[in-house]
Amino acid sequence: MVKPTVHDIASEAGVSLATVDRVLNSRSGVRAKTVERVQAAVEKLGYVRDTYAANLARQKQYRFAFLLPDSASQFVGTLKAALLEASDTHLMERINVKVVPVPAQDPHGVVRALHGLNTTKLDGLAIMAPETPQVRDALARIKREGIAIVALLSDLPNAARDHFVGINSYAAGRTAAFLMGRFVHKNRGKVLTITNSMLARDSIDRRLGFDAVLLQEFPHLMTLPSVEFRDDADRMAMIIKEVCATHPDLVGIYSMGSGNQAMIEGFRALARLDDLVVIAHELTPFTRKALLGKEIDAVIAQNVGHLARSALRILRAKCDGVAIFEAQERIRIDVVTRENIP
Amino acid sequence: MVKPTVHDIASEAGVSLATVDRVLNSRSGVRAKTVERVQAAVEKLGYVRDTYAANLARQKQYRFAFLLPDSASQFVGTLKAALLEASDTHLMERINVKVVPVPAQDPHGVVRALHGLNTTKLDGLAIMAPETPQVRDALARIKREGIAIVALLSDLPNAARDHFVGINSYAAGRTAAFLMGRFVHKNRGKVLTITNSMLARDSIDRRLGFDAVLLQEFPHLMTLPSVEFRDDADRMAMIIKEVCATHPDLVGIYSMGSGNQAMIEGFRALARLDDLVVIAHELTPFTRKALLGKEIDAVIAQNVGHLARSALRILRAKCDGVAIFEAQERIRIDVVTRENIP
DNA sequence: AAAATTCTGATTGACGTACCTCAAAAAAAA
DNA sequence: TTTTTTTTGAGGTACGTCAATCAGAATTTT
Repeated sequence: MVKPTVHDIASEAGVSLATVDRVLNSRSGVRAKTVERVQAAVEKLGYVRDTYAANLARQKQYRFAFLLPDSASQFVGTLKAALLEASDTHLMERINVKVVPVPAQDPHGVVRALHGLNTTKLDGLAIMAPETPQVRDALARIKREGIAIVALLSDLPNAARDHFVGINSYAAGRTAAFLMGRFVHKNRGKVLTITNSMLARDSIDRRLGFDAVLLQEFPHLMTLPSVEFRDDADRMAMIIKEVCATHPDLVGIYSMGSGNQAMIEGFRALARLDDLVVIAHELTPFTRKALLGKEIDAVIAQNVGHLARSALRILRAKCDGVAIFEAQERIRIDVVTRENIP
Repeated sequence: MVKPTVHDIASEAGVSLATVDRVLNSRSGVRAKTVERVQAAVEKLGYVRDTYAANLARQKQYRFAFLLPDSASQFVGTLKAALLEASDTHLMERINVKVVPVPAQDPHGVVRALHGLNTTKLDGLAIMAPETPQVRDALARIKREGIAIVALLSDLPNAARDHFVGINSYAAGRTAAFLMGRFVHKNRGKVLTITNSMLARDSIDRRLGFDAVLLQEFPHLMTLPSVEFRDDADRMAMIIKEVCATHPDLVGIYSMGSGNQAMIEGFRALARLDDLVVIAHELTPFTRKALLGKEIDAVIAQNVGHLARSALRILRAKCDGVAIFEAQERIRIDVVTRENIP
């Protein structure tokens, strides 16, 4: 019951090692009939190529680029750290990761960065950016040059990505709404949703999921129109002041994206945090502290370490043309309260 | 900037390859001074051994045994499935896993199973069992024979385990209490905690954590004495009937171990589920269905796939004498609601 | 200084795969 | 049939490491 090797395939198929090698690496110069014989032997013996031995022989280095927004957001920082930590580990041998920062909130910057990639020196690309037609085109070109592509965090459903690594934003929004509904004890009231920009696909999906559950399960809670923060703390403070004034019956806040710090500071200034249920996204040093300080009640998170490792594993699998172990790559929607902070 | 190999170490240290090998694999026959020279070279060049090449050369097979309770519990079943799936994957190459079932709730059975292990044909052991002096002794013996040991799910803090794989039970109990407190909307009431047996270390810890938070943060909720289920559905039904009769102000149930099915069925029979907050442990086909059916409000879970892979990785690392990538092995306390079921 | 002991070097052969060459065999075309 | 072309076989080297041997060098002991 020991693992079959190329030698076993060769004798099973009644051909030489060289022929097996030619078939396995789809090199030319083998008759169709012989190819079939070899493939039958592979099938029969259940041969799987030892990728590590193969990489050893091939001296392969995986060269991956990660396009991440160059924002001050703590989340991107923790993601970057997780990425470097993962690629340092022995688990990730032969993997070279280059982080390419792109200006946040600038679709042109993303396209420029994509065009700036030297595709001859690249095997895989992970990208975290909103989908625009230009991005789509640039990715299609890169894909054509044989580079594996995964979308990180925010999916690019219409682009030529091979895989999406991140949580289902709609379900994340639904989870936030469920917690909001269960955490608010008042009989009725208004809920404010805050995001950085409603252009991002994940913000839209979160909002949709949030509204769906609130409407259906907790009709006593009413959502106000989404407020866009746009990386501007002053704007946030102003909006918060305004909302608190117009809606004294505000009972909850759902912060869908970054900007948690500005949001918390805004409400703290008005001393409104004690009677508000606050649900935010992503575990960062700031949200962690706010959870412990009881300023945030729950955080919807995704494990950045898992995210980074998953992206690397998937890119590697795509490069090798190997199947992905789906169960390991499904990123869970974490509910973090102050009692189960990792 | 290419990865240094043993050859580089050899020339850097001015010794031969054989000597480098002797040092790296801590074989004897090298002068202390030479060892130092080699280690300095390793340090200087930042050499890390290519474990895959090493395993290739060594033709090592890791033989691991998993001692799991032979209970009808769905949880153990899903764990077993996750284990087999993980050891099938290419990620877990050269790993042989044998599952050894032990009679549940029978400390002697565990000891017998431990003595029945052929330690000459074993490299690592994962064990899920309560800690008794006999178990402790048996593990100490196995440890002395050079076998790596990890405790699964329920820690064996005083035994000779190398590592514990599972969640912090105290924190899990605290998390359950937090959710209970936030989910119950009544002004006051009683909370019932149910477990299989208060002998198990994790049940005790969960209860402690649960009580601590409830007492401190939600003093309007009162916990009743823990009820022990003891794998007996009839007993459970009877107890439930009794509790409901004596405590009409029951508002919540915390099910700390297995037996969720008997518990739910007991309350369902009395039509009490609608106005009770139910928090249970472990995601199984049953709890998943009960979540979706709104009979359970939240499940405190740990990802069994992660658990299995983590145990395998840790055993392998211990066999290799290699450091563990802690961040990857920390099992998170998952809060599962009906909106974020994985 | 000689003998005994401890270290070290040089070398070899795995492990499973990739990739290359050269010659021989088989098939196809003339 | 002969020639040309296409397939195949046999063999080698390499990747980075382990494991082993044996001879010779360095060190310590007598």
